[in-house]
Amino acid sequence: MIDESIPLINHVPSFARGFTILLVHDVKFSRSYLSRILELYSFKVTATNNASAAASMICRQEGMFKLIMAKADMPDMDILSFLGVILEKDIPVIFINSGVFDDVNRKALATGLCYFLQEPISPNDLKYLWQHVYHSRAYSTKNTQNAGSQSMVLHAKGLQNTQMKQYLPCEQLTNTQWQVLGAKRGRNDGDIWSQQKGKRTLCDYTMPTTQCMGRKAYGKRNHDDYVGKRKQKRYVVLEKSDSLGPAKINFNNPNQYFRMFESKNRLSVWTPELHKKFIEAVQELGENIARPKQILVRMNVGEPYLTVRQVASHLQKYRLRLKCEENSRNSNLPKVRTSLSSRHKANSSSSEGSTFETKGLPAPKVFLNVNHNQDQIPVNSVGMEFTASWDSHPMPGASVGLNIPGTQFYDFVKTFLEDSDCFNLYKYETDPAAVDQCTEMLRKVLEGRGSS
DNA sequence: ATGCGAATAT
DNA sequence: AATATTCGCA
Repeated sequence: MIDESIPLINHVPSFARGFTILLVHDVKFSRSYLSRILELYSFKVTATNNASAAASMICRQEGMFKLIMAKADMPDMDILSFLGVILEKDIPVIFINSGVFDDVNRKALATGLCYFLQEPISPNDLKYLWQHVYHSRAYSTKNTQNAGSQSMVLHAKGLQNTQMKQYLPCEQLTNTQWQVLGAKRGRNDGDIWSQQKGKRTLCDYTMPTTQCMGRKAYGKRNHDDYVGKRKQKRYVVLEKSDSLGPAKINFNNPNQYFRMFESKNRLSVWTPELHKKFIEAVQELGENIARPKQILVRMNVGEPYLTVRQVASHLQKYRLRLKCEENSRNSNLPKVRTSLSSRHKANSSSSEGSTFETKGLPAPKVFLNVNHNQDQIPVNSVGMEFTASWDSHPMPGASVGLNIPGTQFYDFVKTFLEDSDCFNLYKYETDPAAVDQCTEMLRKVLEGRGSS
């Protein structure tokens, strides 16, 4: 498929060659990598890492792009808003999904107006991409007042009103509104592709009878666990390394590309820095009375990056570790002595009443590498490991066989990486700043015209 | 990471 | 009293 003797371009009928494609992806490598493949198919690629910028380009430059490929999970705008904008222009869209296929994606797909492609993407996956330029929609027969018919389409497919209001004609959006659109996003549910892992296809998936909905009928309590609105998918920055996040990834090894997708749960949140802050916060507050919410506040890390829930979970493991250590020190006393279940007692008096004989309490199945192996696994004083997931081993499932040296796909990636020109050259890379400038100008113009 | 029940807060 | 949040456990 990547055989030089059969150039990729040969898969594209002559009339479809040279089509323009807008590529929106926040990971530099993917942007570069996909651009390269698309170019080999003869397409002209404009790439950007900024969904809002992309949206404004789409609005401004009618007919500029024949096709849009956009990462589904962009940090600065949610997929439904993005889709709404594109629908205005009747351009075929293919979303690139790199994580779990979640509910929001499902909704987007259910509109029947876009397709999905699962990363990692092989050159072969794009062989028939050109067919999408045939795409044309019922309401694209111009005369229909498209705002109306479009709403009907979306509505019929079950999009909610709260989302509907985001589907403004883009001309009406001010810059600030663009920002607002960034609000995201629902939950992750099962991966519909999990059963046939490794098969990445243009998805012809039909709406499932959502089991996920069945669950939450119970109490009406606005429980922390299912306030979808507030839950935000963590966005892991791969490209820049700041005080928190992981160091930047060097793509000097093709495996890196596959590793980006190997685990559903992306990179580990608990970097050493974060864990350190966590520990400090806990100790300031008092080992036994520290509560997740307060810890999070003390840590001084913005919500989007770390949720109370995550802190709570971390705290739980942390305490479990402590318990284990203590148990192993005085190995004949299996008595448990952590923060007791009743929080209000914690500061007032010691919990007398019943000193629980652990009714079966955790025979610590957690490995306790206090004395040995300490040099193999990074541990802190409490023994919590914070190995980042990309350091870990071969990938299970996800795209079996693709990451094997000797495979065409693998070789392609390898070649691609070795060719620094490929990787560093973005012939049509959009400068987000420039686009933002345009957007700003546009906004001023619109404001001037609209208000008076 | 989350579903769930219990303790707390408003 | 009723509902919303926060927590801890599994």
